[in-house]
Order: sequence, then C-alpha cells, then structure tokens
Amino acid sequence: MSDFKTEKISFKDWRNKPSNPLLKCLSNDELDGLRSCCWEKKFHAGSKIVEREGDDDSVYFIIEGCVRVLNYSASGRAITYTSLSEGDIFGEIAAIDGFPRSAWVIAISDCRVFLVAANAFRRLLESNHEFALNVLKKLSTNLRASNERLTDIFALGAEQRACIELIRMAKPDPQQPDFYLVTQMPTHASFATMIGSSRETVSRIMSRLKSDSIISSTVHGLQILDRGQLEKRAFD
Amino acid sequence: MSDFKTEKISFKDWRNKPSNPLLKCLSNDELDGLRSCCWEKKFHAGSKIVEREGDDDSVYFIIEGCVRVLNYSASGRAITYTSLSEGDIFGEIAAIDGFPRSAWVIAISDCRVFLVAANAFRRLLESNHEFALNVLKKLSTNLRASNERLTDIFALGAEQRACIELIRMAKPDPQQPDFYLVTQMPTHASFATMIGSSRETVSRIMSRLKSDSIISSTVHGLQILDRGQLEKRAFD
DNA sequence: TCTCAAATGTGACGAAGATCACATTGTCAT
DNA sequence: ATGACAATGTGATCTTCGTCACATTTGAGA
Repeated sequence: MSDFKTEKISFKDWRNKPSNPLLKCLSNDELDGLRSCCWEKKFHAGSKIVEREGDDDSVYFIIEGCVRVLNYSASGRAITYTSLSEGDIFGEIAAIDGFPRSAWVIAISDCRVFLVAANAFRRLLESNHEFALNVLKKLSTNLRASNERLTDIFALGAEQRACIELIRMAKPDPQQPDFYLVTQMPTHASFATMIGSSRETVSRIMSRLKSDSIISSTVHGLQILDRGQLEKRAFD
Repeated sequence: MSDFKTEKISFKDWRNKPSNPLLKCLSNDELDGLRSCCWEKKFHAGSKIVEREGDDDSVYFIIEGCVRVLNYSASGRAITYTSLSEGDIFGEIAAIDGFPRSAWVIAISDCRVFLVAANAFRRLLESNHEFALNVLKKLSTNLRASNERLTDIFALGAEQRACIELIRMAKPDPQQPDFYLVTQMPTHASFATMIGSSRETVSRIMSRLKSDSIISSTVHGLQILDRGQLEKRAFD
C-alpha cells in the first residue's frame, strides 16, 4: 500500500475551514493550548481507528477522509451507526462519560485525523461555553437521528429504508442541476449494514429501482433519474 | 378522574434529593434564579405531556411519577424509546437545539413535573460547567442506549430482546434476596412497544417463559425464578 | 356481586426478508 | 491480456413474526 498525500494545514486554517462548525468558536489561545495535547494520525482505507470496548479515550477530529462508525452483533453482522467525514468528530462520548468505547470506527478512505486527549477536550468544554453548546447540539442531533432510525426500522420495509438512505446521500448533480447524484455509493454489502438489511436484499432493491428507471449507475456514481418516484417509494 | 395527592417540596429539598443527580451542582443563587422561570405542572396517568412536532421548548424535571417517551409510526404502531421517573429530565433536546420535539411523552402514572423555560436552561448550561457536563453525560448515556438498542433489533430475535428487557427491569426481591422481581410490569401491549414487537408475540413469549418455570406472576409483580435460564435465553 | 371493558391466550395464515447456493460481472495488479 | 478476487444478480427455501380472529380471563367500578 502506498503512502497517501496530505497537505499540511495550520491549526488556524483548520479552525477556520467552513466544513468545521464545531471549532469556529475557539480563541487563538485555546487553539494554542490544544497544540500541546493534540497530535495527528493517518489511517489507510479499511484500517481500524477505534475499537469497541477499547479504553483509549481521545476525541478524533477528521481533517480529511471519511470513516464509518459501526458495531458487530454476536452473529457477526455489522450495523453501521453513521458515516462521518471532514469536519466531523467522533469518540466524544467516551471522552465525556469515561466509559469504554461503544462502537468501532473504520476508515473508509485514507484519513487524516487530529486526536485530542480526553481531559483537554473536557477542559475545553468547561472553559468555552459556546464550544460546550456546540457539542451538546451535536449529541442532540445524533440522538434524534438514532431514534429516528429506530422508528424507521420498526415501521418501514427494506425498500423504503433503502430509498430514504439514497435520498439522504444524494446531492444535486453539478453538471445537470435537475438530477441528483450519489457520488460515493458504497458496496451493496456496506449499504446493507447502513439500512439494516442483507446484501442480497439490497441487490434486489437496486435492480428493481434500475429497471424502473428511477436510478442508474454512471461513472460519476449513482444517478437519481426520478426523485419524485424515489420519494414516493420512500414515504408512501 | 380524582385529583391526586402531592406533597409540596421546596426547591432546596428538590435539589438535594438523592434521586436527582443532575441538580446537585446548582448553587443556591442558581436555584433562586430558576424559581422565576420555572413552574409546576401535574399530569394524570395516560395524559399527553409533550407532543411530537410541538414547538414548546421547555425542559421537564420529574418530581414524581413516571412517563414514557415514544413515537408512532405512520401505520400507528408505537415505539417506546425510554421510560423515565423521579429525578429524570426530558425535553432537553429541543431546548438545546431549538428544533421541534422529536417524540411524544405520555404520563404512565400521575405525575408532577417542573418546567424550566428553554432559555433559562441554556443559561444554566452556560453558567455552570458541572451542570453542562452532567447534561452532556446524560445525552451520552442516552445515545449509547439508543445505539445499543439498534444493534439488538438487528441482531436479536423477539424472545431474546424480551428476556434482555426483563433482566433490565428486574430488581432484587427485598423479601427473597435470591429472586428478582419486576415490580412495575407493563401490559403486554406496552412491553411490545419497548422491545419492538407485537402484543401477541409478547404474550406467546411470556407463556413460554412461565411454562418453563423461568418467570411467574405474583401479587408483587413478575417474579424471576431462574435468572440463569433467563440470561441464557437473552444472550445465547 | 355483577358487568363491562381491558388485558391476555392461542390458532391459522401470509408476507417480508434472511440465508444458501451459484452464476455472472467488474476491476485491478502483473 | 489474464488471472484472481471482490462485487453483484438471482432463484429456491425456510424462519420469524406480524396480523386477523376469536376465546378466555382479569380487574375495577357501580
């Protein structure tokens, strides 16, 4: 495996990135304080970043790349909680409550992250109200999403969940503004872990959506031809 | 419906209740500050306290009684997220992020609650680090529980989930320390919404557990006769 | 004690989807 | 190009559970 390229960025550039809402509120002093208890790490695609039950308790800030937060059932099936990318953080829960990690985190693509020691993170929470409120908001958002997901699983069938997930992942196509595009469509197996289904079921659903001209695969990713129909299947 | 009895308690008594970990860290001044933007409300068993999509944004502190936090699917099926009782709070998410309520809250028993206006709650978060950290811990706990639940639903069958829930609800029997007891066993229908199943399935599972002498109903509640077997069925 | 509604027990049936078993198609390094 | 391995497509089963239907039991008022 070859080493991957990264551009060095300064802490200030990092804070000021528009994709980084959590850190905007940090003062220069606080940023300097972080420097001493914060270090950079790189992970290759597919490698393990955080291990469930592990007792490391740093908080991870994603500088570049994307990761998947997931868990395995006793029978070996994976369940993806969420996917995160540049500007997101993870590992904050163990840092806040001090318990072992509740999930695995795997690098999807090559990643660059900053690790912040748990007590530095907690110090920041105490010294900067806005930062604490940002973290509170993030946890609230996650909790809403998690509960929403729970409801979906009880209430909806696999096809509906798949369509909802596709809608979530789709962004307007920069080329053709009428269409939507899922640029980083995962494999069917991964997608299955995201909607709580099996690889085969996902495969069948995608086939159906394609034959009904609702989606189609292109070199740029998965194209959504008929968003209306997709929504219909998602929310009927 | 007859009015229910409540004993008046002072704010200080309230804060100092051992069942009330969140508030311990409030100073007398902060407590006084709360008084002006906080009021008491009573709810009868079965009545609605919070309505999904509602835009009231107060935080509720349970003084006495217990409530159920839940949601309904489009098809009308209920999904219980959690049950809360004295000392717990709810409604904090909407107060933190300002979005509409994400769930319903129903009084299970007659309840007495204190409502705190959202901005008073946020002010408290900003002025008292320990309080903010307590709330962060609470959200972390909730998030862990929610994700754990998600995993269980994908991985486990209805009987396993039922057994796990029974184990969670059981407390040592004060009379017979060898046995465990579920003192407030809900109806099968409610229990079904807690484990994500149907009333009939719960009924069948309970029948099986009874005929296998793992549980038995007594006047004091549901008695667990063979905890070992119950755990076996839960975690095999 | 009687009554009625709520809670529970249980059989029959069907639908959704997991699993197994292959065939087929991509894709990437050499 | 050519393996080799990963990803995908698809049919055939098999299990689990939800749903419907109805009988039975329980419990709280009047």
